[in-house]
Amino acid sequence: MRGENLRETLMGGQSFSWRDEGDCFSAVLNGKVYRIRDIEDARHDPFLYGYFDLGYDYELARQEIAARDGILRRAVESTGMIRLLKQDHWIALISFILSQNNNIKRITGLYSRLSERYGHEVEEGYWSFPTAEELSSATEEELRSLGVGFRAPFIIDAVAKKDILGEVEGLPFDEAMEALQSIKGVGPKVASCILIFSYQRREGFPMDVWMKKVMAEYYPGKDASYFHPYEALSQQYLFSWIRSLT
DNA sequence: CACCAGGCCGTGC
DNA sequence: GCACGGCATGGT
Repeated sequence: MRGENLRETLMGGQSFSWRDEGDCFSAVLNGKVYRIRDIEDARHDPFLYGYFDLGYDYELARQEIAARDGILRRAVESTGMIRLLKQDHWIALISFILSQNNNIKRITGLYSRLSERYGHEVEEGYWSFPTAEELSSATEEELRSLGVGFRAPFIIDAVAKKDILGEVEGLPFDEAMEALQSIKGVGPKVASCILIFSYQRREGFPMDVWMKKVMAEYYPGKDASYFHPYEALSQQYLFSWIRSLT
């Protein structure tokens, strides 16, 4: 079994906030720049402790997922230990709106451009992601000029409906999914990513183009409930694994 | 030139 | 309810 895979957790499609600096990963979060080389760097910082969900036993979850079947065992052993991040709701909402019909590299680029255009510089060369208030000054034309394309009106609608994010907190999973999907550009896949990667709803099971291939080939006739109670984490391992094959 | 990327919307049936 | 085309952009 391989150990902690910080790269996969930070750069594998959960978050688009992190940069690979070579000797560390960096991100502007919580109004400041964080730089970490190792998961142990996060353990003594209260914000990062929550962000990396360090109170949850990911090693146990990993072992139980691996024990479910041979495919999951292969997936788990191929990628090392992955965590589910607890990100800011607003950042997750816009990030996964940007993600639709897009690839991770380009999503990261759009995230950076939005930050430089509408966020603020907290350290030379490091911009915060814009708040809903900061993004409210954006026009559809401006957003398109940054390259977001057809997602521009979705971002505008998200700004207008940002209060939904607070209401989602107390809702059961299905109702939370529905509430999020009342925002334009948010469908089942985007909504489940937001719930997993910022609300710690581990029953989410995002079905993107990669996971549809995995399910059709290795789990025909099955659905998310097969992976209970590790739907989200199993999905993350399978997603990482299938992408690493091609 | 085609086809794809952590999909969703609008339309038609 | 489900199937299908369209959609901005950049990479292969």
